[in-house]
Amino acid sequence: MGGPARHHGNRHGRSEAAREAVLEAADDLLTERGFAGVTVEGIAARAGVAKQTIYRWWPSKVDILLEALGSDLAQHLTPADGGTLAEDLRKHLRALARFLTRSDPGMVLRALAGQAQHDPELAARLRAEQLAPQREREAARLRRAVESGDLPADLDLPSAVDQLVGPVYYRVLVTGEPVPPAFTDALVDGFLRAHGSAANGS
Amino acid sequence: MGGPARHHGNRHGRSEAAREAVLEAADDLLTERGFAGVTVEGIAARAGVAKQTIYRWWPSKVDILLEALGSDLAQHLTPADGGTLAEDLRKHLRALARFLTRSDPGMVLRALAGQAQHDPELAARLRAEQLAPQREREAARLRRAVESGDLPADLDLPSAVDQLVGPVYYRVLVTGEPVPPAFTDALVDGFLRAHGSAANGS
Amino acid sequence: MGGPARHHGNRHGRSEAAREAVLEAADDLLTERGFAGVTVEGIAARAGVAKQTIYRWWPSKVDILLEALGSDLAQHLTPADGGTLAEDLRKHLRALARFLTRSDPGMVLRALAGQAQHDPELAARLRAEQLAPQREREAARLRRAVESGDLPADLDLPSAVDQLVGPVYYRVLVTGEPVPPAFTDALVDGFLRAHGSAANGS
Amino acid sequence: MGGPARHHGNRHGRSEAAREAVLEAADDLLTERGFAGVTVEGIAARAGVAKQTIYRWWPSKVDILLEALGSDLAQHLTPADGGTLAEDLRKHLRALARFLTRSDPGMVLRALAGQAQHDPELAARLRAEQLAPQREREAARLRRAVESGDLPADLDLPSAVDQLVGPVYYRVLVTGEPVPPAFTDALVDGFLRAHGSAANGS
DNA sequence: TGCTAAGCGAGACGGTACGTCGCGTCTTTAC
DNA sequence: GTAAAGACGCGACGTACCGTCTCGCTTAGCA
Repeated sequence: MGGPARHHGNRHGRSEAAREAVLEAADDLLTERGFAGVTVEGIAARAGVAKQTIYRWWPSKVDILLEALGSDLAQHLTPADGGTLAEDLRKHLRALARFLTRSDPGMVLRALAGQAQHDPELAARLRAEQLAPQREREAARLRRAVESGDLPADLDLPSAVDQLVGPVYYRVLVTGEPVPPAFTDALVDGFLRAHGSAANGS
Repeated sequence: MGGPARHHGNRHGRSEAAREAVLEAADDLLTERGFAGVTVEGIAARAGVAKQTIYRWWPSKVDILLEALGSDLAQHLTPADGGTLAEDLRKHLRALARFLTRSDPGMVLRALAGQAQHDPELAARLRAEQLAPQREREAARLRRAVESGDLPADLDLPSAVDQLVGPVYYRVLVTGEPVPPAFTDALVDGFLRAHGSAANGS
Repeated sequence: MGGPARHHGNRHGRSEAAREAVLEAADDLLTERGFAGVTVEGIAARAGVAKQTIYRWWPSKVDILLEALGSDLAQHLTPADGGTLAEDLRKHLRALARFLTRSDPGMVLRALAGQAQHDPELAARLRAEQLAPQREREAARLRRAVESGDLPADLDLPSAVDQLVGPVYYRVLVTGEPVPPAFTDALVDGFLRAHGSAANGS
Repeated sequence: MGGPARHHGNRHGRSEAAREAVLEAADDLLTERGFAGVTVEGIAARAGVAKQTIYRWWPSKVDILLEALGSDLAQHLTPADGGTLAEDLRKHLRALARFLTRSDPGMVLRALAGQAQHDPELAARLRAEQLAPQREREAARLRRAVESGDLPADLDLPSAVDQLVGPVYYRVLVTGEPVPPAFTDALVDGFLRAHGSAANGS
């Protein structure tokens, strides 16, 4: 009563309740049992949903995780634009490190990035839907710095983004070492020393 | 035919022929069908080996791939020490990019790095056996530069390595973009500009 | 076009068009793909009818087939009463054999008889609606023969019917052998020799 | 311990324990829940056997039931040859009626005969493996009667068998009526009156 | 010069999850 | 108030691999 009303599937299309239960179940299973513990049968059982309902809407379990990721990156990882360039970049890399190493959606992203090494199609979707927009958000902050003269006009934005975030992803995905603020701050400092104006606050 | 001759079991220990056939079959399956196509049954069938023989010597299929990787990293990715720091670093990053994106062992490494996101135990082994030694090889070249005065004495070597190779791994594992020499060269230039001596040849 | 006109639901009661389409679709599917090919979904799709419409009017797919059978038995298998007893019985058993082995409704009856072995409720309905009336039609002809003195007064009619038609059903349902006129004629001859008057035409 | 020794599958071939457990489980499920309750999953669960083990050795569940039937017909339904023809036939038809209506293997046979109406391949196998040999056993008794002069030399044996057993199967499979000794005895009497010698003892 | 014991190819076993099919129920919109 | 449409929870299907096991063969080293 009131609202879109609960239903069990009809000609309007899919059940929103089922959709949300699936996404949440997938997320829960990933955090509780890891990627290998995410099975379509397990999701169906935990979500109280029929397997066929899952297959009707998602081609595979990674598509579920992709959808579960949703707009988490945009929400958590849009660089601030309120302070000096150095301040904003330090804040962003700290947030990125925290997101990747500690948050639930960060765990989803890591699992998908891992699976993408085995699955080129997933890799393409992951990049198109999540990573490219995220890189554009990061590039945008640098672009403004270029416009304001804080960074040189001939800066190659994509490469600049890679120099900043690359080492963070590398530590998280490859070496597994912690990514403390000191590390990310030093990254920003080095970046600004290499390209930046002298005036790098701090 | 010369050599230890093929045999079907004896009391002298394991069959070297079987071991090699397994490693090669695993490698072949990975390049031909991708990680999902690497199954113990498939390896056994292609190698002409019994499943039990595989389980006798390797706990899982990723252990096979780890062993197949062998010393490929040390062979292909030991930084040169024959030129200027800039020259050696540029050469190394180019080699790293080529190894990761084009070589067969690079494909194995990427698959293992992907699987490591789902399997902490594999992650630990991969780091201990392959990645840590590799990072040490890279740190060694920088250490010599510190000793020769080309880099500042207070340089944090692990962080420095991350700044150099991190963006390369990031492109390969995450964004999937190509890693041309221009990119790696610019990486070296930025690194030297941030930390380096004035003498960064070229 | 003339007639009650096709409609998609109204308040005038059920759609005769839908009913007929369902019966015909079920019959077609049975003859084309066999009993396993008769599914509610398949009937609905072929009849251009919603599944719910089927479930509204028939409890299960066997009820559809039962209704499809309709009065086919009465039409095809009412024993004649125009000749001598021997003539009428021979004609009837020949017609029975032909109906069971060659006709479409005969195929439906065989499928239902088969399914009835797994489904006591169907068995009961099949007997009540189709088989008992059919046996009564056959008994009726014998009863007249008793009344006319062609058969002994103490004849047990049900058993007599079984002796005549039992071997025919047995061949059709169990042994699968052909049921030629010679077989049914011999059946009648034996029956009349066992119970009958001497005067058995031929 | 002595005997063929328990094993879990090896190069000798299949596990006899698994085979027997499957046959028994199928039989139990049929008697307890009916044919629809006989599922491969259910058999596997009850037998403590993997589904794949079932599919490895039996193409379908009806093959399991066919094998479960085994030599039950030969054991229970071989006509006696110790008395007069009339005595032996009466005894046999009574046994047949009891077997079909009351015994477990009789239930299996009825289920298979029912399913055979939907499955021509099963029908062929059922006839070849069970029904034809059974008919031959019955024909054999009649053949001896012919040889001893109790039945006419020109008797068509298959037809004679059909006249005797056909009505019994018909009652069991089609009308569902009981098949009391009075019915089968009358059947024998009629048969002997139609074809037989005067000497129909009892 | 056999005996013996380890490694081997072979493959059946109990399991888990896969992706598909059909069931019978439901909810909605159109007529 | 019936009809078409179709999503839903459910159960079973038949398949692919998993990791374990038992077996008989092969082959060296020891008695």
